[in-house]
Amino acid sequence: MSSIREVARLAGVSVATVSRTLKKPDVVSPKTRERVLAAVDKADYHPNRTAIQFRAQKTQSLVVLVPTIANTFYARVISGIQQAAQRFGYAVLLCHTQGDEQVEARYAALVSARQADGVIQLRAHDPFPATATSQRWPMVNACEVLDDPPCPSIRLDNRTAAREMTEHLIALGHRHIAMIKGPRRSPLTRDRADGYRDALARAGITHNPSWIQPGDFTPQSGYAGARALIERTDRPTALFCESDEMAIGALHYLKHAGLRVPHDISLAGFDDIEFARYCDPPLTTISQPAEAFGEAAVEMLIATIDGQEIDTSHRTMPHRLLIRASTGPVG
Amino acid sequence: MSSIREVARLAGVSVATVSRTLKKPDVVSPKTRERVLAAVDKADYHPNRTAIQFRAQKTQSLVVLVPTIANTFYARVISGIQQAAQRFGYAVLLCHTQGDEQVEARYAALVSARQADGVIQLRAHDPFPATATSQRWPMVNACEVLDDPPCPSIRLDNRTAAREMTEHLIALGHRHIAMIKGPRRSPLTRDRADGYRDALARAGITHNPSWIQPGDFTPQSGYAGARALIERTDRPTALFCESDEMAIGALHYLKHAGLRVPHDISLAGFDDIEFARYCDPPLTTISQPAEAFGEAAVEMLIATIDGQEIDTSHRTMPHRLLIRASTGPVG
DNA sequence: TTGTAAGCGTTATCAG
DNA sequence: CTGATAACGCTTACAA
Repeated sequence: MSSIREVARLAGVSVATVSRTLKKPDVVSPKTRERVLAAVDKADYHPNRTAIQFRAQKTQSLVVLVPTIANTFYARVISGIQQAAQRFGYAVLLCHTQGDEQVEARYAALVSARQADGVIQLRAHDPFPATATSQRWPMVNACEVLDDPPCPSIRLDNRTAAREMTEHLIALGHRHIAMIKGPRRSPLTRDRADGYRDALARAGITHNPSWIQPGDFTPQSGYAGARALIERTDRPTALFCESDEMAIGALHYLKHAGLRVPHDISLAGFDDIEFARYCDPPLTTISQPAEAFGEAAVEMLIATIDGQEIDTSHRTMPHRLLIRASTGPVG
Repeated sequence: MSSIREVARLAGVSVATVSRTLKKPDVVSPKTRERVLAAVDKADYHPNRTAIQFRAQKTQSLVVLVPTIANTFYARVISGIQQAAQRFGYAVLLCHTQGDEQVEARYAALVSARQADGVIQLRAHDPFPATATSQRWPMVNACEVLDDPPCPSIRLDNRTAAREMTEHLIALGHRHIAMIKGPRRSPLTRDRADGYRDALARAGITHNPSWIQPGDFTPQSGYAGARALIERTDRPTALFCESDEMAIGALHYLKHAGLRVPHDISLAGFDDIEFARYCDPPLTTISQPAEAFGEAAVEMLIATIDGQEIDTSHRTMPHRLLIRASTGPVG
């Protein structure tokens, strides 16, 4: 708990000298340096970071707004954020918002209150109030991205990815392809649904809107969506879920209903979470570079904070169609 | 970016009055209050939290040391921490340490540097240097707990839980029960192995040490452990994994090897992660109140920070044996 | 009810 | 090379 004063007193120098010894050791004489360092040790001195931040008007910390940490995809993104932040000497304030706009606003306010230097928002919503007076704070939007974000963004080409997956199913002979979507208002979900429709249109397949089930990315909603689709008389031969978690829930229902995957019905997911390959059968899915999302977000945010120019202020990360055993030829 | 001074200037009052208006509005006259509030609005004033923290010598934030966020069990614990912290008005600094002691020490130092008021350590290791001079900082140890922690702790009765699971298998007629353990040096892993041996001993079953496989809680290690056990000539009839993630990996191998669960071999996990019930067959496991772990940790830490007395400085959370379909009578 | 001013710990500036 | 001092933004005695 000793402050720089205590060290100065012990070393018989001024506080300025102590500060200098610690920041630019080469500017003080070796003799002084030695005495100061000894005093630092003796006093068990740890510079007060709050004071340093206050003085520097800079906190070296970032706020991360994450809708659910319990989703393993976000867990990977956060892991990437952590790693990169660490590399740049930034701390990460993790804020679990459950997608609640009030909560997001409250946490984003940590930046306006200068407890953090910037925000990474992982959802398609601007957490700052839209008043004309308020200035823009450093922010990056990643993963679920606004259509026209007021800041740099990092996204996937969701439309193309979903189209590729649907084309994969069509190539297997499927004509009756259902989809379990994410939340209605999400641009990401809309893009994936668009890609699905693109593929159908290109193949000349009439799109049946009642084969799109809403979901919320949880296994439970996948289970419920699959049930709703299977209980119909015009049952699809393939099911494309907008997340692996939903696909896992759907798979559970399909087995429950006595259907064999992929023999009776093909199943596809999105994200390539770790458990996707441990499913029975292993899940065909779209892999996303989750950790890279986090790293890119940190890099772009810090560049913004430092006021540097960013050449590509909107980045698109690569995806990959991963064909495993849950999709097969139409039976 | 305007400070309290700017507001004071706009309102034509002193900075003290502005401060008072915001902290204890009832102590200023209605007229002044009105003027100040208008000025706050006009200036788009946000109190500088760094300055407040500096002045108060209190940051209202907590450091959380988590070995891997990618494990869904920890994700739930963190979620509980978040919720509780929010309730108490604390921010959470999430630190992903990968179990690296250097990294842990560096993050724990945020407390000695007074950037945070306390630490929650989710691993069995003291992140503070053991020098005699250094004082103790507020800390709580949860989940994976030291045998003799220098701070309040929250744990599971791992030994009893593992004994109960093993007894469940014995009650099903199993005599050849193997185990896939966690990392060698972890007290938690040792306790679970002890509980397993306790049950065997009580049932008069000779314990075969070569039926204990080491693992590291990942699905990969579960897969490898299961393979090592199944490739033996004296194959076990039941397999108890110290985590669901390992059980999921093991299940994958068992199916790969053509074994039916539980007909040919019973399989049990630990933790009850969300995917446990979506396995095929759904996993028999031990459920832990993960979110409650996090909440309790925050409560105890804040009590420590506030210097309150804590009646039970070591808490044991309840577990529950969850019998699902992956365990069955010996075939 | 309001204003003045000290002080939290650190660093940068300016003299010496 | 070193020391004195102001300043960062805020709160709180204390005085008026």
